[in-house]
Amino acid sequence: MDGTGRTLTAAELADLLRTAIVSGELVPNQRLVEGDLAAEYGASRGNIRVALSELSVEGLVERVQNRGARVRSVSVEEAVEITEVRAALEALCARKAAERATDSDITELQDLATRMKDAVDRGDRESYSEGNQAVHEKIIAMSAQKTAASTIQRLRGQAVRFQFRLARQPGRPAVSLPQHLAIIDAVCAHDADAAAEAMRVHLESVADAIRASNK
Amino acid sequence: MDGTGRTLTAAELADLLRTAIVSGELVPNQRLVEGDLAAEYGASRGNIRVALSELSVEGLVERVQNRGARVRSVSVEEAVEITEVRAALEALCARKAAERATDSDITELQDLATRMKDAVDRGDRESYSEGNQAVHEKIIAMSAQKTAASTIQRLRGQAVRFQFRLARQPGRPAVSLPQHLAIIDAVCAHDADAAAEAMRVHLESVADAIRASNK
DNA sequence: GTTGCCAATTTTGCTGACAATTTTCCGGAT
DNA sequence: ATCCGGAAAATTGTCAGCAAAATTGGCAAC
Repeated sequence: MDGTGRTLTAAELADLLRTAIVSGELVPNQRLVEGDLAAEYGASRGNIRVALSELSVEGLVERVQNRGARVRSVSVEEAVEITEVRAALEALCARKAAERATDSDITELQDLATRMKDAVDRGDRESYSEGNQAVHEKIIAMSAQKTAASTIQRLRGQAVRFQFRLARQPGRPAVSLPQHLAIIDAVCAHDADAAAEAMRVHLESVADAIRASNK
Repeated sequence: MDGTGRTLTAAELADLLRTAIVSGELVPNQRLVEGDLAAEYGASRGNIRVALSELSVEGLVERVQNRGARVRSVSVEEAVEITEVRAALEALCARKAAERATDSDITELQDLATRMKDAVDRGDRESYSEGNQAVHEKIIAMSAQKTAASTIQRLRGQAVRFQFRLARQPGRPAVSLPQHLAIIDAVCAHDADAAAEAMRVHLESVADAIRASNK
């Protein structure tokens, strides 16, 4: 099944399942029967079990005593909460990024800014979405905050479905592009307070959009 | 061993081990040999294994392939990062708490304020420390943000050792009491911005103290 | 005294089988 | 037709044992 010939370890299974859930291959509320997964991935049930335990701690899977596991279904209210937490954390990262930005960081961010502008002009939603994500990742990387970075990543995994839905909304780029440009400007100007506030405003607007679109 | 006669489940073992680590019973870098733990708790090695996996995702335990698990040792730099993340998250909670505070919440917080003032006057460090923690918990509860709450709790578990060390520093209450009173005032006045900022300032000062005390 | 190597021991990673629990399904009574 | 009880099936929870990897200790060579 996996082409390597050898059986999969618990860690590898956790990665595979995480990817399957985040990518939407496994849909919310879908039951995750240990025996079935073991057969599908050609792994032992024991390893499937520990993988599910780990994903449950990560918040991607919900387990009930003696009743098995299922893909956790995140409600709109929870998605809003998650985005608000992300707003607080990424604002922190933006602040640190503004403080620590090197010249090469700045040129890279500005390059991203022009590429995003072009993508919106061309109506290339795919490119814009990639740039969008790249900006967030770059700023998180610049902040060099490992704790914040891993927490944000975990939360993003939980709410990815809503992010995705939002990105496909017409007119959304027109709202978020100037926000992203403001973030980039503040970070490049080493203005920590403005960077944090711009990031917070941006993600709060995402939270509002989630509230509105699924109410 | 546990008095119930029955063997312990994986979930119970995770709780026991978590408590043992957070309470300091198991010290940082201490090796966690699966067989030994199984014997000590009267559990099977398989369940110990699952518990260690979960605690590893929580960040309390460090696992290396084929080399076992040990209690994660949090460096000063990490403790500072963790506290900065807490600052961002608890500031969010303080903001929400200020928006949602009911009359009974307010009287409860003001009661805590007077008790903390009394404790400092009497030099009763124990009472002050309890009140301190109660304020943070109350505000988190008032915010009704489940995502933020669980994230904060997980982070606190990782950095509890440093919090503890700090609380025992002479003169620390004199610094933190006015900060706590400012937080309580802002929340009770329904001033969301001020509450968030007061909380952020408070925990940033904790971060500074950690930086200074262990540099 | 130090270094390098090899066997013995320890410890982890994994699997299959067994026990306990929950769910499903079916026959009968109302 | 509906509801109830109980056996059968499905599924989860647990355990003990085996294989693989790492660590340890001893022994010889330099």
